[in-house]
Amino acid sequence: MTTMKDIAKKANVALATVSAVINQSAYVSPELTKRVMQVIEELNYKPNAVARSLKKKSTNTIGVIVTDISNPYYPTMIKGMDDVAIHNNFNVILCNTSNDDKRFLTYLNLMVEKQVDGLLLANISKTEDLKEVEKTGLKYVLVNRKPSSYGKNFVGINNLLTSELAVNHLAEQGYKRIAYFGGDSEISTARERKAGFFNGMNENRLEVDPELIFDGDYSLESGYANVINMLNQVKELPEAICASSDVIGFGIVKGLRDSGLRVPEDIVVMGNDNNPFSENFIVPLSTVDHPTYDMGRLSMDYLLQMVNEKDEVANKQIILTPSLVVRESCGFTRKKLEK
Amino acid sequence: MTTMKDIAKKANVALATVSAVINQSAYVSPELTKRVMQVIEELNYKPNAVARSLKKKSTNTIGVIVTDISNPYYPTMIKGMDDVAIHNNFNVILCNTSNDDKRFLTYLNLMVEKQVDGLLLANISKTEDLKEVEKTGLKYVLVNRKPSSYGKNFVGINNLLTSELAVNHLAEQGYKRIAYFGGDSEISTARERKAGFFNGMNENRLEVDPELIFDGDYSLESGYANVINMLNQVKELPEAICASSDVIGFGIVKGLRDSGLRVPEDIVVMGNDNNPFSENFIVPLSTVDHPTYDMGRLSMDYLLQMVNEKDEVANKQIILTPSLVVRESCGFTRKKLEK
DNA sequence: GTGAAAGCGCTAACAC
DNA sequence: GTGTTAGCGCTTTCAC
Repeated sequence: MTTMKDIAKKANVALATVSAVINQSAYVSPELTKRVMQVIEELNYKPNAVARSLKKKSTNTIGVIVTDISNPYYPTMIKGMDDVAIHNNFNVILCNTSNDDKRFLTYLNLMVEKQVDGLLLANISKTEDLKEVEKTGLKYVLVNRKPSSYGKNFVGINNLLTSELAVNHLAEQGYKRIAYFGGDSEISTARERKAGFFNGMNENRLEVDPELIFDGDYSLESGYANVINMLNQVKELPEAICASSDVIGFGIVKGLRDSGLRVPEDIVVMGNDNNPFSENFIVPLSTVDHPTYDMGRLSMDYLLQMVNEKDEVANKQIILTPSLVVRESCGFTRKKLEK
Repeated sequence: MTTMKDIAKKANVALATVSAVINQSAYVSPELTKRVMQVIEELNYKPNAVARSLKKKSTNTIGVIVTDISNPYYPTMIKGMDDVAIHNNFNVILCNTSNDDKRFLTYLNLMVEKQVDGLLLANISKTEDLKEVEKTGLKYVLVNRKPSSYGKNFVGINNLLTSELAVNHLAEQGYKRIAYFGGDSEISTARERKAGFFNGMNENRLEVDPELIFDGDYSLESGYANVINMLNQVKELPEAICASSDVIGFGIVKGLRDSGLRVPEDIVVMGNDNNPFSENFIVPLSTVDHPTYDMGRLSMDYLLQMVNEKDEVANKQIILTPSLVVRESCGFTRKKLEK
């Protein structure tokens, strides 16, 4: 392995000179600079970042923790993170917890041992998990999810608004009896979206029938199962269903169709999050778009700022704005045509 | 920051004893072990992996390079990699080239400087790129793609067979006039799948009409555009279309429908790769499944083996087997019902 | 402007 | 079995 020492010897300069050339940390005469650069080139020398990290006490790497990378919500987010990381000469260590608490702790530990400069966490909903993060003493930013009444270092989306947008759109079209199919209430985004649904109904002076509120999780199966539940339990079916995620929406549409109900002709459905696939779903899903790439990009921006500034960066929360996406499942096009 | 020295002092033992306890690299009396462990616990000490790496000349991290993490082919693959990595106490540094050659080189350089123990590369199709990898001197395994006539360290799928399975299935149902919509011929998988199509046609004694062979890239737009091309140029339309990827298949189906043709009633289409969405596509796509999770898992297994064994692990190629997935777009269910 | 030397936190060889 | 010490490759004072 070629080291700085080899370069110094071959270029006939002192070690410190080589370091100065590489880091441009001090003036070195043009001639010497050139000589050193040439030898570096010649020996194909690459500085050893491990040694440098040990000395500088910073690794230029960020740990990113998500629950499930195969959930299409995350890849674009991670892309955003990696894009700004590489642009700042940082690397991303990826940690996929698979929703396993023990594995989460293992990763946290590893991140500490590997001396990452910061953590981007997209999996924190419980105060208990946050405590574990705090224990590490590492700088961090929470992304997308957060424990209730958490007030700092956060980049996410206005989840309240996502549901309100959906309800507003439905209300505008004259739908009154609207059902809500929620996600896992352990997860902050699910709680907020549900609250947003109630807000939206209120704003539009629409009555919420408790019979039409279902809890579940962010899965296709959950949407499907709750449709069956609804069909079995509810006397008067809703005109519309708000899903708390597109994947739940997929399950709803499938469940409805398998039960002989048409979407949007018989029941209308709205998703939430604009899954990249929704556009091409059996019936193109109307939904609310989440700027996940920006979430990734901005959270990494924020974290790197915290890492670079010596003095504390003021705590802040960056809340992005969702936007309505109208396709076919909400019956908008049909209504239009009827007019 | 707490260091081993602090532990040694507080536990009133020698530095080497602490090291021995942590690494279980030498016998330490039970009492001392306990005393040391207690102090470690007390001070919440975590070993500094950077210092250890510098000394041991190994970092327990693997660099993973893919072209585009938001392409659904990769997340499950990466999940497989990460699952076996963490199980072996390794971490994954994720590099997303976004198909940018310059960025690829930047990442390669960074991986060398960060002293990763090995590379998992899912983006290498050109000999030229492979050369850059070889230059680093790092151990590596290619995944999914490889340059032509490359004969070592590879984990992928039998792409020839993917197309053959598709053609066989079509032939069995009596389709004779079959079109092929290929991907970017710069990419090995696209070349192999195309070759597999010709093989399959041959085996089934079916004639290939050169007019029905289209090149493109692995995108929805490519499939869509080529359908329009076909409709404009070809006098006698095909009975069936083989796509070289599901996403191309999506574009084909959309193009056909937008042109007033029904799938599978008028033209039948087969995808290739079993995109997680295909099951829920406008018309559920018949396709060929690729074991991407296993590809990730086995490639990491292989690489770690290479990293751990001091003596060379014999070069080998692990070629996984695809399997047919019959849904609606290939008209199988319809044919069945007619009988 | 350039060179010598200390030390980041750890491992491992060696002496006790 | 336990303790001392050199050194991994680098950065950074501090003399010259």
